[in-house]
Amino acid sequence: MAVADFNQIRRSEHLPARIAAQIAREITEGRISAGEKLPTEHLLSKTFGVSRSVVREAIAHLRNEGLVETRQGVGAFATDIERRQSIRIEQENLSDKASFRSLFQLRLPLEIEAAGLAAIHHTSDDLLKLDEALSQMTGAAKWTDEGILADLAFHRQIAAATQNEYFLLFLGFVAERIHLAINAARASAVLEEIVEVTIAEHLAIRDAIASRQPNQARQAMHEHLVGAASRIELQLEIF
Amino acid sequence: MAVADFNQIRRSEHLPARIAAQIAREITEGRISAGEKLPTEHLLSKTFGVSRSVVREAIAHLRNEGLVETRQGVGAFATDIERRQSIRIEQENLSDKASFRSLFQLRLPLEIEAAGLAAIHHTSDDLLKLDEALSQMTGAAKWTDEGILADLAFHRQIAAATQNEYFLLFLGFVAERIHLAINAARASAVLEEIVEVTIAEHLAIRDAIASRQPNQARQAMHEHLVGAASRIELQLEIF
DNA sequence: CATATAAGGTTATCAGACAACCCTACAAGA
DNA sequence: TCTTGTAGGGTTGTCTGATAACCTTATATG
Repeated sequence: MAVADFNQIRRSEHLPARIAAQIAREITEGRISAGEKLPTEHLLSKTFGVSRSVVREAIAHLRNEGLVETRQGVGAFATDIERRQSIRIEQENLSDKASFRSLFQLRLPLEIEAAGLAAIHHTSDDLLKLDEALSQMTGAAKWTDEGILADLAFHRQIAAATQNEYFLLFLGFVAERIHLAINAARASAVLEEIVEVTIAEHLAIRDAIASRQPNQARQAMHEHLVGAASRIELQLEIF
Repeated sequence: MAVADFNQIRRSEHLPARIAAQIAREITEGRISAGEKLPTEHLLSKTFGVSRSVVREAIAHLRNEGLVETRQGVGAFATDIERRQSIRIEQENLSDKASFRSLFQLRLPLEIEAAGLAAIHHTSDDLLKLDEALSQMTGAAKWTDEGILADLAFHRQIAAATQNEYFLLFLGFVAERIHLAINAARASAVLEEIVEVTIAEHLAIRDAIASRQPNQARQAMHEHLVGAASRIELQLEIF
């Protein structure tokens, strides 16, 4: 018998995570329904054959995820579906090109819609900050870190100008992700020309928003993103 | 001395959460920078004046949030910003009408884009499941729970048909949220007419997707969502 | 020079205890 | 009867101390 069973070997990292996953399955697959009480920590530790510490850590995990609630002296309860609090977007393999492209494709309609909404709802303060970011972009002669940060700030400010918290939250996350990836990819091809084009596109967006013309803002944002995608050789589906 | 100091009393719920918040602040405000090693659990427990269990639970919390990574036998390290894994959408006050409206406004461009992408990328299997959901909607004579679930499944399947994991993930969350809220609101006005209109709209979307006409699918989805919004008396900005 | 081996530090897990808290039931007094 | 006090048992929260698993570094060992 030459070859050992390698699968069996791994101590299967992080015991609490496995326990948590198991309990989570019990809940999401309905064997423990909403509002129902989980077994006590003592019992769980006995049935899983681990110590109470591990069970506690697992339950703490589930509590963070919003799947259970605990009340001292009472017990742990599966949360009602209506009260689940969070969504997670794991980001592990964005280096993977297909996944990156998927995220960019998701960003497209969001940014466009945000530009339109920003044109409607922006305040004078929003516009001020928008211009600030723009001037920092033009100020950074070359495409330094500062320029990229300003670019990011510009898009973030548009999201803020929608006065819609969800746009800000989600676009903030997506945009940062994408910018970081672009940043790495672009380091090789730092061309003055690209910078000028990018700035011009941003300016067009800014003007459309400032003059409160939503459709024009959407159009400008659309062109900008399509241009940005092509600049990093990304093939998107465009409508 | 008649009045006691009530503020002092509260044992200030969940010790680990407070510790976690404190450490998180150390990281996000840069006093512990990316990649740097945190103090050992033993040291932390001594400096905070709590037991190691509490510190461990706090660190576990941070690990779940993606702020730190731990390596057995080595220590805990603050994560590089680029590798933060998750975004959270807290959902507490969606009963609040403005907030609900904001979420619906975010959903609009996503669903429309998803319909377009689904028209391009859907597989025969996707179409099958789409039809299945549709038949369940028409089957449910009145607007029962079953009908609502089928409605939800229909939209979910469109998101899946984009072959874009992010659309599925995000639309799944948003749509479920919104459906639940609508469900509650609509209970009073269960009209046959509404059901028929809704089904007709869904059918239009389905046909456009099936015939692989993205723009038509987008148009149909657009009309459906506008209709749905008006049916629950929601004022959206439409372009 | 390459490989073992040992030592020390750190996290992971365990075990058992006590504290804080909740719920229920029952007793005592009005 | 109603309210209030009290006791008891059960559960989570926290503490303490110990052991196992693991990593890093230094020190032999051939």
